[in-house]
Amino acid sequence: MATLGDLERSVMDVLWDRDAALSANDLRDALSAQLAATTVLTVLSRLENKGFVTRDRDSRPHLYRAATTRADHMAELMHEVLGTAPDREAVLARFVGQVAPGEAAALRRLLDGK
Amino acid sequence: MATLGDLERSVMDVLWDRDAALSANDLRDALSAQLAATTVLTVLSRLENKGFVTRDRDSRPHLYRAATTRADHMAELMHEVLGTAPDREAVLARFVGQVAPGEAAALRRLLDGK
DNA sequence: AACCTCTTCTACGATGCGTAGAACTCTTCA
DNA sequence: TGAAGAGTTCTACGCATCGTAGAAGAGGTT
Repeated sequence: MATLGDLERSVMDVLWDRDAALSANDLRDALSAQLAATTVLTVLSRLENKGFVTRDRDSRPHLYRAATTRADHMAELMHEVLGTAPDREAVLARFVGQVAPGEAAALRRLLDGK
Repeated sequence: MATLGDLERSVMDVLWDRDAALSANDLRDALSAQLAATTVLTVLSRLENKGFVTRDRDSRPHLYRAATTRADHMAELMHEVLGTAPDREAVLARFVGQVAPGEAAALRRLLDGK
């Protein structure tokens, strides 16, 4: 999967947090950094090319929305890491070994509900 | 954590697979690509700076070894992804939802042994 | 028709990485 | 003990990515 730069990630964070279709200007206002409007648009175009956002071109201004939820994206990232390992179970073992107790319980619950 | 480029990853894969201290020349021979010896050394220096390999400067030639196991590294990467999520449990839920049945069983086993 | 807003095109500088030559160091053998 | 060879460090170039944004184009509103 493509990676995200700092600004790209900030934009995605806004889209994920709002979970709504936003215009480039909405996004610029939501970002703490002072950015030119075109900067936001460039980043949004790149994010669209990377498949992270979808754009409604019929609306004026165009409306942008996250293509996936943050949780989906991050879970996918985790699977991507896991997928590159030749010894997946060893990785899972380390992973489980490092989770906090509360999260281990959550994992058990999630596995049971599966 | 720092990221790895393609060649950097190839070098780490050799070090992880062999799990031994190798010289730059050993590594060059192990890599399928035809590389100048200095290329390998440059990459090894960068990997050392990033903390991925340790170097024994007393040996001649210097001997390089992976600083962590691949499983540790990848588990750490997964935790890093998880750590950036504000809704960790949601990410875990998606993650679990996408694991293959066999791996789900492995996860259960690992959690029980914890 | 003119203006304003929004979008697209283009570009520049910084950084990271693959790549490797040039120069330096250290050991070894004549 | 000095020359040769192997190994290492220093430096650098080209390319891709990303933050950044100006210039130019498109389309609606008055």
